[in-house]
Amino acid sequence: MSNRATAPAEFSITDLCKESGITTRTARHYEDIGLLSPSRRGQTRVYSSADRTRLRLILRGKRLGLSLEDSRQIIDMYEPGKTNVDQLNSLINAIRQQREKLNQQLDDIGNLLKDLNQSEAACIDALKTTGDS
Amino acid sequence: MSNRATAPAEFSITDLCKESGITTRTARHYEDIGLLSPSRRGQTRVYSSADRTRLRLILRGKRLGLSLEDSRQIIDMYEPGKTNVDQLNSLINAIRQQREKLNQQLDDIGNLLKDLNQSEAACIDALKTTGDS
DNA sequence: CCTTACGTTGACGTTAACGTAATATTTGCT
DNA sequence: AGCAAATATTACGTTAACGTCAACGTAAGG
Repeated sequence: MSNRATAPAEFSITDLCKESGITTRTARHYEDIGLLSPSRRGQTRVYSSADRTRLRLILRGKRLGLSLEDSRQIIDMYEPGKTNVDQLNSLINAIRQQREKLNQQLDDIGNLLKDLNQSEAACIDALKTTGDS
Repeated sequence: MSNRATAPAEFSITDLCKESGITTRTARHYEDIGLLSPSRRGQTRVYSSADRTRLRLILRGKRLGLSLEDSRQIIDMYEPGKTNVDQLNSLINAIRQQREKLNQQLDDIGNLLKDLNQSEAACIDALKTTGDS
């Protein structure tokens, strides 16, 4: 037995989309704007596991309310490649800004969770009160 | 001394917008879609501190990537008022769904922060290496 | 009285992120 | 070979969330 249930190294567009919960239109759209660039076998798109990873990062970004452009920037941060000192510095800056935004989000989520807890408690209370009478 | 530096009970549209970092167009838009409903002095809008609070909730929602409709629903959760048992139950359900989404977001943020830390470290490293040579 | 600042209501424009056909190929069974 | 299913391209449509005028009212100050 070589490898059993290993994630395949290649994906058709429908497979990738099904497992990611997006439509093929969306995958093609991401390609149109340069967020994904699968290779081709003839005309047909062939997605690598790297493409799959990129897509996952994009979707994570969406869950956090980022625009596709924002996600692109963040993903680009992962492979600097640019040896330019200025670029590195501005990249560090961008990273720190993102971190601040995320901390703000953490704060917001904490507060919203508190609010939801209260609302839920109020509901349950109301249910009890309505229950008797 | 009565009350010093107490938040005013009323706001003009520009004041509210300045302190909230939105445009008047946005405030009016929120009114158009029924998210805000300030009282009027003649034609002129007069915002109460309750209106201000609602706006703050909306903006918090935006930071979390919620649509205005999502925010409306969440805000509506805060004042059930509806004594209907079914409504209360579906409300509790909605609350729990929201909580799940938020937990997913917490997870996402944690991962993204980790990624950013790594990227930053890599940048700083690259800067050092570039520094000598 | 004139200007300036702030307020109002339309109403059309714009951007992002896809949806939704329509039509043409290609590919995998049988 | 033949046919259904998958893929491709092209292109117009849609929704949310405002932006951007235009045109006008009103109140304060010089």
